[in-house]
Amino acid sequence: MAESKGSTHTKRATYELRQRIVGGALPGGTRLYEVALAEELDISRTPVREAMSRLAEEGLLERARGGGFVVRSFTYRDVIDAIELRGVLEGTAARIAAERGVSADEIRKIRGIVAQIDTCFGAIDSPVDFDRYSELNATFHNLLADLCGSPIIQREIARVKSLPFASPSAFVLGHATSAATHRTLVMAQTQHRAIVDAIESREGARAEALAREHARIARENLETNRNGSDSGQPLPGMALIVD
Amino acid sequence: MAESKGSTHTKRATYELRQRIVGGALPGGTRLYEVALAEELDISRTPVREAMSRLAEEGLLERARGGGFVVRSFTYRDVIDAIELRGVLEGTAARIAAERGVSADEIRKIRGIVAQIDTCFGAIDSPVDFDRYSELNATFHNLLADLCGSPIIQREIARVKSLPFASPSAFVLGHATSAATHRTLVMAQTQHRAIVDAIESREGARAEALAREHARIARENLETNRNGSDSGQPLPGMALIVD
DNA sequence: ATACATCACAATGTATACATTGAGTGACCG
DNA sequence: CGGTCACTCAATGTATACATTGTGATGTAT
Repeated sequence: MAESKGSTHTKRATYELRQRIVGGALPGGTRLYEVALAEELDISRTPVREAMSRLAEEGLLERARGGGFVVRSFTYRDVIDAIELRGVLEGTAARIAAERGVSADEIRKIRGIVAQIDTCFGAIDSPVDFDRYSELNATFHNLLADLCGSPIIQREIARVKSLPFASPSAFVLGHATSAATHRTLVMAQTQHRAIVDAIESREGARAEALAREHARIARENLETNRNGSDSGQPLPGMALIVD
Repeated sequence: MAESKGSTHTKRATYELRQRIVGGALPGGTRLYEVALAEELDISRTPVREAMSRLAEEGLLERARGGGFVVRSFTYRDVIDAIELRGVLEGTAARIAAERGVSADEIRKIRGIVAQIDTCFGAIDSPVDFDRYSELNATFHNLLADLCGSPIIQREIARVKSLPFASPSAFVLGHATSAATHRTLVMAQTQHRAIVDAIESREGARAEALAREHARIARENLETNRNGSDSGQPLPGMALIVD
């Protein structure tokens, strides 16, 4: 079932397993058995092993002692820490970008994205284009990571963002009441602009503090979503949390 | 040749490949071919693939487009950034430890390590026990990461430290003149004590700043080692740098 | 009842044959 | 001369048989 996408068996298996893990079909702590999965996906053990290997690199699986893989499980505290970590790393990227300086072209480019985000709000009381916001927001965060010009830093940021619940756009989906969400998005956009300003004027400490604080929006949204059940959709990747 | 250690073929191959990479026998950018390596190590392709997969997780290899693996290469700038990153992450661990608080037992334990490091210096003008210092220093940094109590943060710190040149004890080896080294180690030890003090008195910002600055010792040592050739041994992992 | 030895099976580890792909090479044609 | 087609080969992708190992069940002796 669910032949999903991918040209090689390995890619298909990787995709399929990832879907099952973040979707909650394979809860945290579940041990994955090569033979069972191979039969279920109707392929041999070889591509299954390869897929599990890649997912371990991604951070979704852990190698078990004595061989084999286990679905990694996250506590609520882990999610908080992952968001904090993203803030720290994006803050570092912003600080380094400010300290080392970035080209006018790069500033222009990221300002262009910020301007595009503005258009997602539309007129007062008109509905927000969430999908477009989410996509542009992801682009902003990617460009922010690029600004520091350090592959090492970029790589670690990408790593943290690969955890679905720590992604910068995760919070956009689990929106609660329309009014509260609108306020949040406006605040986020203000921070976007301030971060770029700080980088452009070489204010490293300010850029770092702003980017760090910006990540806390995701944390607040997570806490709101967890307490009151006044939310619309569940946040992405919540199935990974065992707590 | 060189059967090295490990119970399974995969472990042996992983160990052997790692040695060749950090030792410079396989320079950055080198493409690894399964068949060639399998013949050379006198095993089949399967454990070779498995070993390469693990080394990719470790960050020593990159998956190439269209399959296969390439030895990851680092520029001098990358090394600087990796050290900076370690400082940022250890700083975060120290700050979180201070903010959330740690048990008296944990403080006692890490203070014990600091006290042991003192004994490596001996009397004035007596030689420093570098091996012991290096080992205890590594223990201190491990305990520091543990203090924050966050598996997510610990994991990322471990990840950065796995790059040989970014390890907290890397600088101890490439020591230059005895007098300069002695000064450096005394300063480092002062910082060790200050970091623990700050964590104990819940001074998060101070703990973070100290840990961040502490990592810069590695950077200074790297720059000294790079410029003047007055150094004794080469720094570990320098073979990875292509520049 | 507990401790320990033994066995059996299930899971991963390994080797290898075969399939597939993709990059390079050469011939052919416009 | 330039382009494109087909061919070739080498490399990875895949399947599968077999080896090995670690764990739990089963038994017995104390």
